[in-house]
Amino acid sequence: MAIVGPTASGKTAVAVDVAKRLGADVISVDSMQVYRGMDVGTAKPNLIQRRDVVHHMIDVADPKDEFSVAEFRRQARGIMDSSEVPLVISGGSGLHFRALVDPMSFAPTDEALKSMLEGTEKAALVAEIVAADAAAGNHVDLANTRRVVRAVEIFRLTGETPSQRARSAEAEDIRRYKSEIEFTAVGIDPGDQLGMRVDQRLNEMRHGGLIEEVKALQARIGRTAASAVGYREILDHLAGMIDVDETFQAISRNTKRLAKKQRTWFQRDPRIRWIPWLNHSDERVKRTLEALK
RNA sequence: GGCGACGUGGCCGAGUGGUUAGGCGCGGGUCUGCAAAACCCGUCACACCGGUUCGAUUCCGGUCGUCGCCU
Repeated sequence: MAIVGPTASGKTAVAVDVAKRLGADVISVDSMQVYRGMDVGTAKPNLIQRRDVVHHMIDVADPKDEFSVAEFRRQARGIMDSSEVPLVISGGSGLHFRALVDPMSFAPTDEALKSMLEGTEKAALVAEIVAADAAAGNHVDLANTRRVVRAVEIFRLTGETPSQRARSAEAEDIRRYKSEIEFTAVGIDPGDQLGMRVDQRLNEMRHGGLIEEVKALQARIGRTAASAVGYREILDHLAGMIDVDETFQAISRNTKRLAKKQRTWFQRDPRIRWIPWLNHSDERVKRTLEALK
């Protein structure tokens, strides 16, 4: 079963309670909680929660490394396939969630090729992919450099064009949200409580050592980890670019925006049953369990 | 009180006598290896009142307001 939802929706606490009642472990689907040392800012489950319930896919990578979705899928599926106990999937990263439950087999990658392509003019890349596949634009956002780079990378590595890939049975299953594994899922929707909860939690983070945490990470934080909300703003602050108040205003704004994007991602997934955010944790857990049946 | 400058959409900020700068924010969306990323779409303003003009956000006069200098 799975519990998803935007950041600050309270899903972490619910997942822990649900897992406890079920004798399950939690497997996190969160793109940033995988990094060690990023605790306060990513709102990881606390020590008590992690003592009570085993959490997987948290603290599995060093912040200076790039932990890709493909790697995430490999590891998470490995855990899922070998687990002796039931697992509660919990998190807010839409792509990571789908990478775990859906038939997403990622095409290969090549660091050298990729960085070479990143240094190539976009127009040339677009020309290359369109020459190989006139309908490429139907499947790849030609305005999005990253997507174009990736499409060309896959094409050079495998010879497969975007159209060919889109025609695969697997791609069709993904479009239809046909899961690879069985599960029920609930989404927790904080509704108009979101802004308030974000600011409340951010205030706790601020007094809980967020700045110190980023400071400690500063020298050994990689590209992906450094782009996490809360971290990038404080890194700017530490670089002397903005003052503290502006920093936290920016974090508040960006967190709310992140929550909205997360909601957009999960919203169209027909497998998710939404329940409203509830004030009382007991009630929340009860409702969640009911919805998961 | 006098002189001068200015008054543009939630904010910042260009500009023009007649085809709606742009950025931020905000709203919506896309999503198969950086995904808390990247990208796409939307958001049509010119302080107020008169005047000139075929036509004024743009020119003229006045009103109000802001800022600066002077007294």
